[in-house]
Amino acid sequence: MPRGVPMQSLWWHGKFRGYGYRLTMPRQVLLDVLSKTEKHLSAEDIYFAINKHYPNIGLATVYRNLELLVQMGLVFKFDFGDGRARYELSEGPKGIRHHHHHLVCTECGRVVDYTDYIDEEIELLGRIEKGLSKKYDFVIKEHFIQFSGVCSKCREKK
Amino acid sequence: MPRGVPMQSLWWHGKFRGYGYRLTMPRQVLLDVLSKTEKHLSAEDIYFAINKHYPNIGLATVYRNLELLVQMGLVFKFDFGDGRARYELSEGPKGIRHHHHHLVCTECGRVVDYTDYIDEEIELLGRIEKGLSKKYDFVIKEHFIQFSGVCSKCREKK
DNA sequence: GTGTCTGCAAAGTCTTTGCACCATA
DNA sequence: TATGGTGCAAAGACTTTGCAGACAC
Repeated sequence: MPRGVPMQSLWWHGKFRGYGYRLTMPRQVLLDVLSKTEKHLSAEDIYFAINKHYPNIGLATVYRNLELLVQMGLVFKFDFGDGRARYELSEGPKGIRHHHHHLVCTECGRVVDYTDYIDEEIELLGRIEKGLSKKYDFVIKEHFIQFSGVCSKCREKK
Repeated sequence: MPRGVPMQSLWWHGKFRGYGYRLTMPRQVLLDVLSKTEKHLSAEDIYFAINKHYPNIGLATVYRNLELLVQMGLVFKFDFGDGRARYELSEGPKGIRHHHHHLVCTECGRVVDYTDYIDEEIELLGRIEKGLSKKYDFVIKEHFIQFSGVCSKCREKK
């Protein structure tokens, strides 16, 4: 990330400018961390990842910018039921992310990203969205679908 | 709730005994509060409702028992994105609850319980559940589906 | 009677906020 | 150079925990 101007930065830069925000170093680093993982990181996870190379970037800055990115629609925020929020990049320069939903183990917290029924889900969700939008006069911005249960490893333990 | 032994109590009592738990006064009162509302109460809401008539029942007891009820499957716990958990009765003596999902306004926090597409949703969710369950070797216990956006009143304000 | 449950208070966690200084555009 | 952004520390909000006493079965 540090040296030169990475390709992606230009794209991000444009996004930020469009919102009237600035693309600062902490923001670049944060996006870089999110871009390079498939995991569902908490604010603290991200802070630690950043802290290795940029020890002066604080946790508060991470929280502030995650909030900003969520509002900009660049990042999704999830609740997997363990009391801390998890974050995931929603889109990138080249649509690098695949749309997926989550299956969470309530015992160990393991999260499976599945794409198995995505098309059917999206089709139904889209239809529902239209219907609800009209009936309840909402501008719907997001949907959320998730399954939870107990994974095989956790069942074995019992 | 207080006088005599309400009908429902017998049902709850059986449920608790089945799990090896006791049906104590705080638990009866808590269930009573949840039974008599259509709202999505936070732990504190419930505590205040209880506190009016039973000022000696503490907030910690409310939290402990909500957790217990969630584990027993009698209560659902939701996250509407405002930093506090909301609770809703999942089943009652006579199936008094209708299955529904939520549409949340991210500005004012208003929650609409909708049942409009429930049958389709349940059908698809059921199918997905079977598929995921098999593929990822999970015992799936719950699904979660929710929409969020901005309601008409909040849009007017802008 | 006995093992579970409660009340109170204290502690824990995650997240947000205040403010002086800094840096992007 | 003029805002918006950052760093640090402190505060805030919600939830959990410890422990002695109380209570359901």
